[in-house]
Amino acid sequence: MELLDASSGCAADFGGYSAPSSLFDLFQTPFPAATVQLDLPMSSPAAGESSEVVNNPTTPNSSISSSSNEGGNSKKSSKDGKNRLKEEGEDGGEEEEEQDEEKNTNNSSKLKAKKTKGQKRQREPRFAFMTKSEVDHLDDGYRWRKYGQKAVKNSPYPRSYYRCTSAGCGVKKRVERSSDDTSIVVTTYEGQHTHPSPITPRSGGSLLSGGGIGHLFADPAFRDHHQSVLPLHHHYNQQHHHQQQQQQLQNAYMYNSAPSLNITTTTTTSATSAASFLRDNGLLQDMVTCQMMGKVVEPKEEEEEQRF
DNA sequence: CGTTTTTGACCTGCGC
DNA sequence: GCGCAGGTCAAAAACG
Repeated sequence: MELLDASSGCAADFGGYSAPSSLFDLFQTPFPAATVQLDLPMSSPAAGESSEVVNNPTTPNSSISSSSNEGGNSKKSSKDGKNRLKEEGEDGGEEEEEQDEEKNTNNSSKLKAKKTKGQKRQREPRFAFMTKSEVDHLDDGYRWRKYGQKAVKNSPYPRSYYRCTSAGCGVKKRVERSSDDTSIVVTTYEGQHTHPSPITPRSGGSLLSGGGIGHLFADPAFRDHHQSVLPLHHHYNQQHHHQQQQQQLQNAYMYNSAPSLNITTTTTTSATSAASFLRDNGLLQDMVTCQMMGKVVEPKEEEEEQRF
């Protein structure tokens, strides 16, 4: 129950924070102590109501099934006794070194956990939001590298961990599907990008590249919908809806994520277009409705009152 | 061949 | 202290 702490992937509270114009900005803007609210550019009609955030819809519980990690095998052999000494000495080692000394007392030195030991690991501000989508990993314009996946306690769905691939940028992202409503994907960002542009170097011309959700949020039309946020457990009979719009969904994915599709369509790079597209196809409110859940603030002090 | 994903092991924090 | 859950590492595999 710990409120909606980080662990549940969302916590939050939007309330008085003037949010940046897009998610991208969000990540680069230090979060104010308490609340967050959407206040997008261009007149912010949203300012007021956006605060009503459905906090923690992702109530974890119910069905279980740890093992979402299917196939695993045939690997370990070579790494058994592994003492992964990673000499990492090179660049970043400083602070770690000191601490390593301590822990290395027993040489195990899996420096991995490094940098923690002595002090409590300082967590970066986190920000979580939910997206109704069948695709787990939303393309937000940045390039991410998956570095882990874990089965989530009370959910049949695994949680994936991503790290921004830009050098020096330590932003992390966690993606998991709500066990309550499997159509909802909870994405949690941690840290701020150190690089200015979210433009994807590689997928250059792709629709996805410049048109992440950040842009969607910047789009007035999108915001319109966003403001009248749909309750998470909302109206539509989704199944029916899905069937009806199978095709459209596919299209939506193009915008939404699914890098693998690599739709290199260069035509629609503007958020507006993307949003329009979705809108026109009646997908915006169902498929791509994002609900800002707020940011997860660091433990201790803030944590609790943060929520409303 | 460089980059990304997969995945089991390991580490840390926390509750009991 | 122990066990659990979350988070991270890194070798190997997969991919482009």
